[in-house]
Amino acid sequence: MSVAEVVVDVPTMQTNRPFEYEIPEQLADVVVPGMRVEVSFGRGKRKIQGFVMKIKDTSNFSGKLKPIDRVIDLRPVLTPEMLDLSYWLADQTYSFQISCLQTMLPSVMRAKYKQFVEAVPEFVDDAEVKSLLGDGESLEITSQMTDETIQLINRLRRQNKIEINYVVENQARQLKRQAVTTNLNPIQLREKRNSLRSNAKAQLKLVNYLIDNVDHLPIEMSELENDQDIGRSAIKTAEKNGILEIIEVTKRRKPVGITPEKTTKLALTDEQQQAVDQIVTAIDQSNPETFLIEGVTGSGKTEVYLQSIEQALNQGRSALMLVPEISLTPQMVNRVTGRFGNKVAVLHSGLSSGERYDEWTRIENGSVKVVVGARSAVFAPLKNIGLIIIDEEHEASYKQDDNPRYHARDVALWRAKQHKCPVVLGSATPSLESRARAQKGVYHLIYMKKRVNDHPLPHVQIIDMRDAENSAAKGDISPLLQDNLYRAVKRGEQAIVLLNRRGYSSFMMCRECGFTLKCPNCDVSLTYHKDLSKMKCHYCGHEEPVPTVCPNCKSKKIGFYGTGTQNIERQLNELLPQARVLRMDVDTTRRKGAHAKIIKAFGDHKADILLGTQMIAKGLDFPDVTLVGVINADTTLSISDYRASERTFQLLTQVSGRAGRADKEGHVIIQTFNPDHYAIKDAAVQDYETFYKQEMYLRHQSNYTPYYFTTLVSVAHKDEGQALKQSYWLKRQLQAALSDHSILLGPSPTMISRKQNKYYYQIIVKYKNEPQLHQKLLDILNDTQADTKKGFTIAIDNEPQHID
DNA sequence: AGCACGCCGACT
DNA sequence: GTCGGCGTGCTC
Repeated sequence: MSVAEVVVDVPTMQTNRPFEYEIPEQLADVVVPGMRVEVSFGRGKRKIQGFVMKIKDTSNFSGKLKPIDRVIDLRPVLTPEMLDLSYWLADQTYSFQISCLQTMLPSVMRAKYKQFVEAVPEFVDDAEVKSLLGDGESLEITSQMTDETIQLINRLRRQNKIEINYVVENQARQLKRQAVTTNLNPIQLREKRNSLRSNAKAQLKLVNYLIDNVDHLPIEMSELENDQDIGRSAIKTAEKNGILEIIEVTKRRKPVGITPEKTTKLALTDEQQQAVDQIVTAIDQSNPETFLIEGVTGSGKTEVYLQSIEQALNQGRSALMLVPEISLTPQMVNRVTGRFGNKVAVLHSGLSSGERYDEWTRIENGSVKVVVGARSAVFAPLKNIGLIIIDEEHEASYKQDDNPRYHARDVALWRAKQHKCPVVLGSATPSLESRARAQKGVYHLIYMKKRVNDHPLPHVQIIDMRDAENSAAKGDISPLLQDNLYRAVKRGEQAIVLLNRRGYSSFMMCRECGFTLKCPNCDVSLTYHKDLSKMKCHYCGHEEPVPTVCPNCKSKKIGFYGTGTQNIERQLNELLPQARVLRMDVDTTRRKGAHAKIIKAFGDHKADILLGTQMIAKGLDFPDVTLVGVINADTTLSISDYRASERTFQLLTQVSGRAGRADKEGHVIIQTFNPDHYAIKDAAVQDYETFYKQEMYLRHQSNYTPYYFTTLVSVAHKDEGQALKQSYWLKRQLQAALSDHSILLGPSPTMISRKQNKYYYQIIVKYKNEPQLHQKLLDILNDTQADTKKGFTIAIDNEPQHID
């Protein structure tokens, strides 16, 4: 007898382990680890999806095993490597194994469950059953059903008059299209053409087209119909006459916005060559070493990546390159696809779930050797990886902020060990963690200090916004920035204006009584959305109309406060009416492809000023940009996160790198209320090392990363008292398990203490060496699993990226 | 999660 | 009595 260990799709603590199922005779040779299967689970007839983890000959289960009902895949969708990885990932992130397995796959491979009500044969004519089902044989249970209907279903079921059937749906489908092809060779086609009747014009056109495109068969029907204006009936006739055949083809859903032009290798500088040499040596020696490239903006890191990838490919191996989502611009993608052509798969958020599935299939079946993508691309099913690259290594988006809370860097390092390949981390502003590891020799540090072609660094000016002349100006744009913008536009050059994301929201405040309009569910201000003319909550989506009088004191002096991109856009339009301003923010880039469109328009010089938030700071390269203005450099400094300085430094260094890339000298103007802050001063001169030393000193003083590990434990409950009580219990539990070298902070309410009507409290654990902490946290999760039904949510975030 | 079982109070 | 509500424990 064959037995399969199956992890079932029930994300709870109690079911977070394999269940054994019997492999029926007829599936004996079919079921393999890594496959998805359908099994019944529980007392009822419930059917769910599960992943086969192991196959064995005997069972340790005392009861009777249920059989596997059906296989969902014909071939395994997860390799043994991925199955292994799921154990490690679940353990590291304190998540359910099923959640880990599912995040490794495209979302369409997640099962959809449906329930149908059907009458038990003896009760088909029962009045109530009839009233429920109407004329139909079965009725789908949906979430929109009224409470009365649900109650009726429950009662009828108790009376055994109806039963509920479960259906597991696999959403993953390849796109099928009808296409025509022919068995005839061109000579035979010409013969056919000659024997056509003279009035058969459509046939003639069709046969001619086939002759001309004989190398491009099969041709999709839709192409013939839409582009060539050859009707369906003509095609059918041709089929009848044995000229062609109609077949079904699987089509690759076309990813948008990719127009690769062939690009070639660039000549390397000495620094670049040395970097490539070191990486290539590691590839050749199958050495799972980690490199950290600390390279100033414009030092040509991408070229180093590309030439290293090429070497991996030459060795017959594949390569994985991770970039932050916002850097996945057409510019960057074209550079890679231009070099490696159709061997590349690009996974970005603009893909529809179907397109994503198609790309996944291409990787899985080995037709792709290079994968470029954001965080989740780290799970790309590549075989024989020769190199993994993580560009902009410091980016917080590499950490997923809901379960499983994994860091792509950690997953990459794990996979590199399996594949015996090097990992390259690259950044102009490495995270302190990585830079410190390089210091200790855990990573191999490579400096790239020179800009390609010796482009000079931009001239950076810091503007003190506390100065009278600046605060006297009515708006948010200082006279100096205004003047420079004016001159740049006049010279026919371009400028980028950056607005720091935090604090950009336009919220409503009454100037009479100080009242601010807040979300009734969450503790945050509502922000104004011009497009909808409504006030909206960024956390729960609650919206309400814009008030005209203050709800508190009835004064009419309620108005907008704060600086939004729309607001700055208005100010720019007033100050520089002749300049064309393009705005890029969450509102203007919501539509698919809108992001790329704006970048292209700016690149084509269809606008003079590009105004936006964080998203314009990264990886864009516009040769005509000579001026970068930062409206509010310090709003990230004021937030209560120990990474605030690091984030500010990174952002300012990145934007400053945008100016003066071509032969024109760049100019950067940074407006700030903290002109003496080291993060701002060091960023102005692009001096990472000085910043690193200063920041390390402060982290040391305050016992933070990288001197300490941090783990964040949070509790949420509808009732604030309950949440607080539970968090104190948690703290006592932790205290008992920790040595006195560790530091416990909290419980404290999160910055936004109420989200979606739940109160949040958090405890921060800072530690250097606590071998039992990991197990303790797992135990806590186990002990509190019963409480989740009482409305408690406990989340554990190992090495959190933000503490809010 | 979804289901059964068991216990409890409140009604045709 | 028995219907329906809710807490508890189990699912190969």
